[in-house]
Amino acid sequence: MADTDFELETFLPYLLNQAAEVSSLAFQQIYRDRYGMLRTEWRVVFHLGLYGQMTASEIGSRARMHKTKISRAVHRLTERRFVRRARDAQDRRVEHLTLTAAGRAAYDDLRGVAERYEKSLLAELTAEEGKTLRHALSKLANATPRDFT
Amino acid sequence: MADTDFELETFLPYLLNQAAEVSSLAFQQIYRDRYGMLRTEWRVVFHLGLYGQMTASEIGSRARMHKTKISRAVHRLTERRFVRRARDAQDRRVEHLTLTAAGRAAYDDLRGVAERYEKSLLAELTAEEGKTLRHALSKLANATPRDFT
DNA sequence: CTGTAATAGTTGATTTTGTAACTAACAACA
DNA sequence: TGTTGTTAGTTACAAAATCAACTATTACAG
Repeated sequence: MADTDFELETFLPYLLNQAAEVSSLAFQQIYRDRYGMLRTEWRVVFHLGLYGQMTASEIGSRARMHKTKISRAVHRLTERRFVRRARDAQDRRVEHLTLTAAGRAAYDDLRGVAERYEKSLLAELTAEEGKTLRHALSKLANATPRDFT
Repeated sequence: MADTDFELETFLPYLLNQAAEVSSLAFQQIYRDRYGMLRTEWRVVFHLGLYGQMTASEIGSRARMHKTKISRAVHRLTERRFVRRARDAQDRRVEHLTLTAAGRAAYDDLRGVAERYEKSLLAELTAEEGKTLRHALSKLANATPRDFT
């Protein structure tokens, strides 16, 4: 019954999802256990940690996250005092988000974890593979979806 | 404020998730629109199409999907007459799952789409990159998570 | 046999996500 | 001005995923 020349295990979207899931798991465990964060929340924190003050929409367009996800993440993060919001004086629709001291501490911690974790992932691959992998992934992630039907 | 030597865009788990998400989207659209399937359901159909008769647990361990997900997917798939279930005669706990004619027709159709879609994804990359990408992804997907703390 | 553990699969409660509709503030142009 | 359109962000409701508890059946040890 097995078909020829097509294997689920090598089907790229499937494989990508499997690899993404596996490689997120161990790290997810850590920001969940240590700071009770969800993936969306962690992403917001990382954006603020890396790029400093940002608005929700800026994070959204950079991370390709829907604004409702961000809205909820920011809500929970301010509740837990990881993030501070400040209305813009000129344009009172926009809010500037920054990390609190606690937020920065969490970010610093998690960023260290992330670096070590990434090293351990890359240890599964040769240097060449790691480099090509990154390059190919970023091509795929930024590709304009074209018609294939 | 920008930190050195660490960029979110190159952080492997992040990049993997971005690429996986982007590369699932266009395909997802199709099995949704044509057959009203969810990702879990599509995966069950593909397993049955590729490997023939399987039980829910077999699918679960192969696809690394939780049994409740599969249970619900199978429920909906039988409801819609894509999948047929048959109790095992020896061990009446297990159910053998197979595609119905409609299920097979959907599978055949979607498999063709999947092949064309994959080609269009790989067209973004060089042949060498595609090969290395697959290899690296499958290493990562099957890696035993080791301690990195 | 009988009691205990293990396995296949289901169900229910809770959490999280997704979609759409909404409010508030600003912009721009008649 | 005022009317229309746009942008930032929130909220409400529906869809889906997760986790734990459950039933039914088989295995197996005493």
